[in-house]
Amino acid sequence: MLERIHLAIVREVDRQGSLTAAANVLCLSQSALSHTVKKLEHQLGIDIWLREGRSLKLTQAGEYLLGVANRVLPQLAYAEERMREYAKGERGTLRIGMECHPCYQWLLKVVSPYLANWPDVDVDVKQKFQFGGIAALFGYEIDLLVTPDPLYRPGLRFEAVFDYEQVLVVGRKHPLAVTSYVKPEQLADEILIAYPVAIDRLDIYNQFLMPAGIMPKRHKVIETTDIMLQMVASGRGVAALPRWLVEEYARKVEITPVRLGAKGISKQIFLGVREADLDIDYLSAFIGQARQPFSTTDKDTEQRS
Amino acid sequence: MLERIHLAIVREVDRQGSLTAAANVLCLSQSALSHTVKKLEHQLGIDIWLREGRSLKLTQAGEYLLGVANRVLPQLAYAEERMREYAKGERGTLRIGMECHPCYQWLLKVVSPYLANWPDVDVDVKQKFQFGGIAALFGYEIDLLVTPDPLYRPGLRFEAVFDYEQVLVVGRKHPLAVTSYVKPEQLADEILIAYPVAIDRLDIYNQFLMPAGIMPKRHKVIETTDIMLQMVASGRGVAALPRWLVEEYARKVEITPVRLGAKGISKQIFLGVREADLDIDYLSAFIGQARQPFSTTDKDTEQRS
DNA sequence: ATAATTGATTACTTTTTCTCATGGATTGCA
DNA sequence: TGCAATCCATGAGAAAAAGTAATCAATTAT
Repeated sequence: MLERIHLAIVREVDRQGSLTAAANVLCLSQSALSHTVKKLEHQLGIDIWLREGRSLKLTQAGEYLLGVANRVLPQLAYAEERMREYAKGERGTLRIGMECHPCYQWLLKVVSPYLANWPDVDVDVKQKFQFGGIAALFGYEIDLLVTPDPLYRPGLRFEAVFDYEQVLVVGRKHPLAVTSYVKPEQLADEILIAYPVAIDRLDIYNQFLMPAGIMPKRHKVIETTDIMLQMVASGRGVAALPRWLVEEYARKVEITPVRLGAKGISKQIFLGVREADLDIDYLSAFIGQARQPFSTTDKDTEQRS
Repeated sequence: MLERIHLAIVREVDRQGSLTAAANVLCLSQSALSHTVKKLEHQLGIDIWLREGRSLKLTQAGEYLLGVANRVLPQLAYAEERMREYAKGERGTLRIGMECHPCYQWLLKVVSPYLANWPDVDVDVKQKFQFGGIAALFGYEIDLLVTPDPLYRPGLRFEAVFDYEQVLVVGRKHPLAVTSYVKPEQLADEILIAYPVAIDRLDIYNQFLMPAGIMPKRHKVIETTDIMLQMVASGRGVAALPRWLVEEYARKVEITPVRLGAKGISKQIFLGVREADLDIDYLSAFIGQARQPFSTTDKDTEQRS
């Protein structure tokens, strides 16, 4: 039988590079590991490592086991963590995953009052998912998914918690800054600055430019909002961001929001959770808190649509 | 520590409804389960079941553990299944290394029927090796080497799987197109197009031009076969390729093969494997499949020598 | 009532796991 | 090149863990 210790050994030998070093980390003798490994290989009927000289190298089967270890061991570790919390009557860790950049800005505003109300709850924010946020939610990598794209699946529950308008940001001296709204054609000669994500996931493309068959003169990728907006302010290009975010930055940077199309692009942020988790009080409390327009000390922010 | 058996117990007690019944399914005595459960609850510091009369009811922590069990146990079971497949040689990744361009063309023909026969085997093709293909084979970077240059070493086994003739390719209107074979001197005024590899590894040089002390007017390097042959077709140069490959392309492109020298240059493709791997059946199956002239839907291809 | 079933407990046995000591092999360094 | 250090494998025995049998007390079904 494949036991936890076997996975731990595979992972640790890989991390440490040798059986001896792994043994120390695992608080076992080198001999114990050697015996255990031998026995496991015998039971499975296949080698996990190739013995090359005095070092070990994973076989294909070993590589696979390493993958299993890296997936399963964290689940067990988290389960134990959770059990400890149950035992102490404590609250747990709320692991929040995010799939969009504006989500992050929004989250920052929701998290701080939440942390004040739930001092015993830790919040972890993750942003990278190998197989997407939904998979991470199903795989118990995260407990809460913040996303603009809800995907209704059995076992999951999504709820819209925030409406906002996606607008074009231009420098204050930009010709478009004075127009009441912008048409797709008007972007044909612009440099469009965006976050590094697939183009078909950017609203300004799939809801605005693409339907009109227009492409900007150039597409430029920038990681951070601050730099992005400084580029916009200096007239190096335009970008698309949530209106509330733009208005907040507009105090510090020379930028102006402009509506995208006559009707504007309206967006929502959704929270996704596993149905089974809905009775975890600190989790449902987060959703409840997120549902209300966030209380803020920023007057500007209240102008959002 | 939370072990596999603990999760199995939680799941089985839930399924069977009682400790005693679960014990039977798990091939353990009721006493053993009772002990194990007691110990686990003590270690975790929290009850997993509420004892109500003579029956058990999951606590909140227990419910959570049950969820973990239902998620994690199947992963382990699947991993074991996979390991069994690895052990039986039914599954694996066949990492194929290649050292020549014609090898690649040939490989394409062998791989597709193989993949159909071995749906659980992945094929990886690598073409760059820091210390050469043989070293990659020894170093377990690859499992199979496709090469025109066998190198017999202890621990390795090479086998010729394919004979072909290396010919000159010229455009159909080229003066040489009508000759029955070409002499080295006749290439002295030609532009010779070749893949980007060291000149001394090109057969047309080391078996044909160099022995005669002749060099072409110019040596031109091109990456891809398609472009290379279009250049040849348009009269911009000549190239050296396997006859079967030329004949296949001759349907689409205006090119003709011409024998190199009166006797022609005959070549072989070899497969190299580690002797220790010969009993891996999906690997030996590949060699077996490669050994036979590839079955093809291309009639042209059967004309190869 | 009473017979049957369930989980808990104790004492004991068996199995598994771990360590120690040691050896052979490889590698790095003087 | 030769020596020291390091690595993994192995056998024997100690320590720990997990298992069983027998029995008890409590609950449930008839």
